[in-house]
Amino acid sequence: MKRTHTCSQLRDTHIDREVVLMGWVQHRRDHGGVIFIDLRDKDGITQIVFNPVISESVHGKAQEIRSEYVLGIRGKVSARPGDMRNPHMETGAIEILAEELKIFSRAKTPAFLIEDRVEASESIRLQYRYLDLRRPQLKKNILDRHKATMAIRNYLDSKGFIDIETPFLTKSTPEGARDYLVPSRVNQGDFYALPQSPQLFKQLLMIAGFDRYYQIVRCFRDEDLRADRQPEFTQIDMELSFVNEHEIMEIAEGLIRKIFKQVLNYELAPTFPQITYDEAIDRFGIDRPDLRFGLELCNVSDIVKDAGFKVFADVTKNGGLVKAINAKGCASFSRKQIDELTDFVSVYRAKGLAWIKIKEDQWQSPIAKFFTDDEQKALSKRLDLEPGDIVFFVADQPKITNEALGQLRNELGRRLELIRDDVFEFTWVTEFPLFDYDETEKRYQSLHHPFTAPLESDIDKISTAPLEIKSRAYDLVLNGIEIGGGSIRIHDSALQERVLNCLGIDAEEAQEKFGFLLEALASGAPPHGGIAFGLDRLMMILCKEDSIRNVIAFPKTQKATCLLTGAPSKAAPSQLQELAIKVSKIGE
RNA sequence: GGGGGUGUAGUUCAGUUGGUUAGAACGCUUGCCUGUCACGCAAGAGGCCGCGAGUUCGAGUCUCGUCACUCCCGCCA
Repeated sequence: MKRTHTCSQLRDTHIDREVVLMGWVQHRRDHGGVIFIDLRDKDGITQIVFNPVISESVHGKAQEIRSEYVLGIRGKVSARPGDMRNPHMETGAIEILAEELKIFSRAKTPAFLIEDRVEASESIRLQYRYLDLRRPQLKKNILDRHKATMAIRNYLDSKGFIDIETPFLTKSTPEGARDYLVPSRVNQGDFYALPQSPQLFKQLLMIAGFDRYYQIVRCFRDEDLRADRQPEFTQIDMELSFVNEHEIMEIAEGLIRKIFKQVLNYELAPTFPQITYDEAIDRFGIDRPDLRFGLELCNVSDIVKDAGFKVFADVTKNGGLVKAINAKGCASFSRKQIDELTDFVSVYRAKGLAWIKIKEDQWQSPIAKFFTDDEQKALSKRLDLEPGDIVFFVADQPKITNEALGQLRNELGRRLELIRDDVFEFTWVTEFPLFDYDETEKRYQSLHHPFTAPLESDIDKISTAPLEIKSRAYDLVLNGIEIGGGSIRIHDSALQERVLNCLGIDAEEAQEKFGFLLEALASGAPPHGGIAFGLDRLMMILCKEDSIRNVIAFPKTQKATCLLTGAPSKAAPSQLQELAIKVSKIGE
């Protein structure tokens, strides 16, 4: 018995053809005389008919068939009688009259029905992932992911990129995320780290002269999980020599456009907009703005700095920021809704959420009385206040004000149903700061990573005003989610040493941790830069999923365990002994 | 590390003020049925109410602890 077709191929043009189909039993409908089976494979479903008139013995054998049995069917394609056609099925015009039945495999009753409309709990789905993957939605996501990776490989190959593998067993580097460590048996007491990204290797490949590199590569970060974060995830990683940021962005846009075309048959705009980091923070409070809706933030610090409302005045005088969002037409928000929004911003450490409802003849608000007529007029003008509006204020340190209001903006967008999931709004965010300052550790930190080049005009600020340096980094944001980011790198070992020095890494430590990079940079390094996209996040948006787990075949739980295999698990004593590792519980 | 949500039949859920015999739907089993396609009809099986303490005459229900899954903050590009 050799398969001749898949379960999605047969049409009324195949009538009278003898075919062999193989697949899983989706449904069995036993009418006593005649038995129908929906046979399912990766591509579709075809109805099989067992009729004792065709074969008494095959019909008899078909009575023992149950859901998810794996069958091979030989039979003749037959037109369904006129009103028995099923317009909801691709193959609904025909059916197979079974002449031979082979039961390859019996199946236990599955833990949940293999259908999209039955939503089993996530832990059951993860435990029986191989069943879950049979369901149409998840199956489609995985197939779409394949379409995307094919598009990526074809596109990058056509642009002259070379796919080069880089090591998984590599060296731990400071900065960035916590590493996953792998013990070395041959070098007892030493550990490899799994890569957080192939960052240094791809730079070394540029120095080696492979001027266009790419890899669809797994990366590992031992940090806490989220709906859009897994401990191992996949990057579309690229690096190019002899290019500037504009050329990289152009190629990246072409790549994204190709993916959308191949997976969704969707034409994206020929170019994506760009805004600077400063503008993104100013207008949206966040460095990954969702451009699908308005509700922009508005700085009112200058208007309220002398207001009778002490909170606003004090914050402004102490270097803080007072910003507002005008939620047009939402003056009907109830006390309860406002309380919920206040709780919402408190998560982002905002101490409060001030509000003013604009009525026809007056402002309704606990704080309205603190503003003079001039201040009211100025606010009205700045915020375009009209009767029926409600305006929300956050006053705090700039970081908190921006983040709390930026998140409030997203929340209002969701609540007011301003966000469509069939719209794709991209934006590049450029000119990130090179460093920020870690208050607890009292030192500068790279915002991107330590190999990011500063804007040439800012280089001299390294010794005078590091926080004012802008970098040649760029993120690509889609619908408020960062889907990729990259930068032009430092290709000068002296400048690299200055940057490391600024991060508090002295020459000796730099030599120990990044000596090989500095040495390479001093050995003929071309100007180079690159970008990496989060394939999982990109697929999450393409597939309209809320969780990254739904675009990964075998994802991990929030505690980074695999419910299917039971990983991680205890190592055998003999394994630990070989590695010279002794396990003890903290506190013992 | 912190905050929120969930946990009852194979699955998804309901379960009132703490009250005696814990329900529904789907699935499953058996029987009937020759045109269904989420087939239909009839009968039936199926429960450590996550786990452990406690309060109480009595706990699915209240209290404390604990575990798992999940969302978020911190953390992480």
